[in-house]
Amino acid sequence: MQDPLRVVAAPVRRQILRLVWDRERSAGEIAANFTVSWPAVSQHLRVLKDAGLVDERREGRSRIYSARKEALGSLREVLEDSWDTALSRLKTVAEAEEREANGDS
Amino acid sequence: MQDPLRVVAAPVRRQILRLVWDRERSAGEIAANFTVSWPAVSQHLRVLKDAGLVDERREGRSRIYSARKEALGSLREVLEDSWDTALSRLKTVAEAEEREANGDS
DNA sequence: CAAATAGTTAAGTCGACACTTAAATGTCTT
DNA sequence: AAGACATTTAAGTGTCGACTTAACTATTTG
Repeated sequence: MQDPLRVVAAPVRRQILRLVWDRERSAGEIAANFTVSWPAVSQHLRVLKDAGLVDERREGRSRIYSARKEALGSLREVLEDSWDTALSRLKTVAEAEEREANGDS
Repeated sequence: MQDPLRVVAAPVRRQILRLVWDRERSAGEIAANFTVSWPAVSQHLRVLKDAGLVDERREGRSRIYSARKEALGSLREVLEDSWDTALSRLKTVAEAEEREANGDS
């Protein structure tokens, strides 16, 4: 499991990323959000870490995870690079800027 | 198989989408690009069609496929909506622009 | 050091999915 | 209508990944 797109394809892992997006959380805190067992969550965390999508930090007997936002950002690029030509990518960025400039939600 | 992110996670399917991105192509024309068998490609095409990522059109005895770019565009949103808040999305875009302005590779 | 806490690693099971070959479907040509 | 052509559907197999329970490691506390 290396391909970031495949890593992120698993719903449980997407949910984990959502959980650690805003603030870092311990493994236990993360696992508490799932019905699957702790080891299952631990395994997903490892996959995410190996893919460089989360950071792990040890604090006492806890391990604290946080999202590597840059990596997730580059994932967006992977998607776009797959299909989007340079031209249409530019177009997309321009549209995004326009929307934001207009204060569109 | 319904989740668009999972559909797109398969490398063969990503390659198919690349092939039909610029111009529509027949199933045979698509299959010619792969070492896997025709039926395998046909099955991938069905998954892509069911997920709404490609359009199918029949012309004589051929079936012609094309990318549904809007659907792929919304896929990008799926990614962003999963994690990015409106605020951090702005931030990420700003950083990307900055990098580009600096000519960083 | 012993016990408790936090989490991971190990070992094994099960189902999904990508693939294969073979048979079927639909369309065009003669 | 018969045959060729383009592609799909059917049926079956092997592999991989997500899950489970059990055992292990590391850190803190009494």
